Amino acid sequence: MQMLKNAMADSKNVDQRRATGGPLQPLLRARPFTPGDGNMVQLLTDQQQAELGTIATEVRLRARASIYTADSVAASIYIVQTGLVKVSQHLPSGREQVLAFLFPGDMFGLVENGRYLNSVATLTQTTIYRIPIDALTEMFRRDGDLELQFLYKVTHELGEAQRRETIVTRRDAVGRVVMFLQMLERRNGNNSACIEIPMSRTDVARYLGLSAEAVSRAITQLRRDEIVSFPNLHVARILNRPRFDQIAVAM
Amino acid sequence: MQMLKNAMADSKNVDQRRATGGPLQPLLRARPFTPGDGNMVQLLTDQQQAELGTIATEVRLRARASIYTADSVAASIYIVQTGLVKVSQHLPSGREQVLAFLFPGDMFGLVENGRYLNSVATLTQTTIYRIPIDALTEMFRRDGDLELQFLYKVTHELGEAQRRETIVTRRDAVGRVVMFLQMLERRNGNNSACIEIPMSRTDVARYLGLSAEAVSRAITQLRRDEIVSFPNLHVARILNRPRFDQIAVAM
DNA sequence: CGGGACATTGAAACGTCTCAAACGATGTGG
DNA sequence: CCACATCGTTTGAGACGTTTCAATGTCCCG
Repeated sequence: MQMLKNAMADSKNVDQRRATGGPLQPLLRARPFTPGDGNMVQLLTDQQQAELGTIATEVRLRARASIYTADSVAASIYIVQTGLVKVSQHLPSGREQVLAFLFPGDMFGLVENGRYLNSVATLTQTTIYRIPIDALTEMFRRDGDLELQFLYKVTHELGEAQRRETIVTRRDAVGRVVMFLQMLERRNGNNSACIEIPMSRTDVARYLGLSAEAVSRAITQLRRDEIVSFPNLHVARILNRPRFDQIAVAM
Repeated sequence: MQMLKNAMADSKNVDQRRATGGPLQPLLRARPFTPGDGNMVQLLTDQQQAELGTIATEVRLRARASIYTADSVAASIYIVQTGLVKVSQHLPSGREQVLAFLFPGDMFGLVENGRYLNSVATLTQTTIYRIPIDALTEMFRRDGDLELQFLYKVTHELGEAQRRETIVTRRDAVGRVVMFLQMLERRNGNNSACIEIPMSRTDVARYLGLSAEAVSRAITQLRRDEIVSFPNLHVARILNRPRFDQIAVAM
């Protein structure tokens, strides 16, 4: 109990908090190793969600609130219910490196030696489930199937991390931005050629390992070449799909 | 059985293969979430190693042999017993991106939708354990504790992937090489100031996201500044530890 | 001992980073 | 409700560092 308070020490940003009691509403998007039915994500069974509900706490946070910082004592892992959060690392120089943007159904709380490896903060108003690690570990002991779902999830995260590495390894800013847009498109709805960009340009830059100026110039170039239009700061529309895909693949 | 043959289709490089029957010799280096006793890695219990031994196959491979390639049908995961292997991704341009170097005790075989996400090949003569995924999954169902060890392992891999991302995000070649040497030092023995570099310069470059020339120039500079000496291609000796650490941290 | 792959070194070109300034959006207090 | 301060975005010009291309030197294996 004390550790829980410790973990949330740096967030006076909590608007509300209550035990769920009931089953977890949507999620934990996990993908089994075996093919299964195409790209469908396998959700937890109702029973498993009910199980998790008994130990999970629902937390509502406002935008730009810190959930935890690196090196703080870890007592819980988290699942995003609604909203958008970013996982980042603060380098000695003061630079911030964004490692991931997390959407509903995504999990976070990477721990090593009892401490969090990176910092997590909300970008929009967000609701998360907090699950104590010790209670979860205990639950794993009883329900190997639930544990397997988490293993799938972490494995998928590892694949995502590698995908980001591939993006960041590119040297040209335009290529990185295109691959980033492609990633957002896959993540969100793939309906129409409209892509929502819920985060700021600065955060995109910190994710792509570029300066904010480089991201801005890349976007300008995509607009000039009439490959992508940007109706406003948070929407992209692909005008020339062939050339768009061609840039993404050319690496 | 057929899938197994499939998974090894591209390696006519197998020198030998036999069912272990007995317990797995060393390993699977896993680290629990909770602190435990310092940095000690928690190994599998004798019983768990014996369990794995019943489904694992020992495979001996010569240097520069392909274990599997990306997109091939996945039936097994692997654990390195002895030797050194690299995990990589072949980009459309023909470039190779090295995602990880794996040492004894490390696990590989990242799968999505029933297919491997990347390619794995040996660098030196290597012995690996091959473990069929379906048999392993079945074993997880019976032994939640074993499954937990794997969850720890994958989680740790995720942390490693993030660490690499941090390295690659640096723009200066010298900084990347220094952080790479630091990583090798932590991995292998930390005795004396001697660091073994078991892989080629080319592979180091592909891991760091640099050209081979840039790596060479960075090493030359470290040598000129008398921060690190390189007695031969595969050994580094740190001469000026303060400046070495200073470069590593300065980001 | 020879051949081939790997590693080093040099010079020019390319692209991002940095610094600087103007513009636009946002949210708070008067 | 508006004004204003602040932050984020865009655009420009120069400097820096890696990439590329080319040639030489070195190591390792057959």
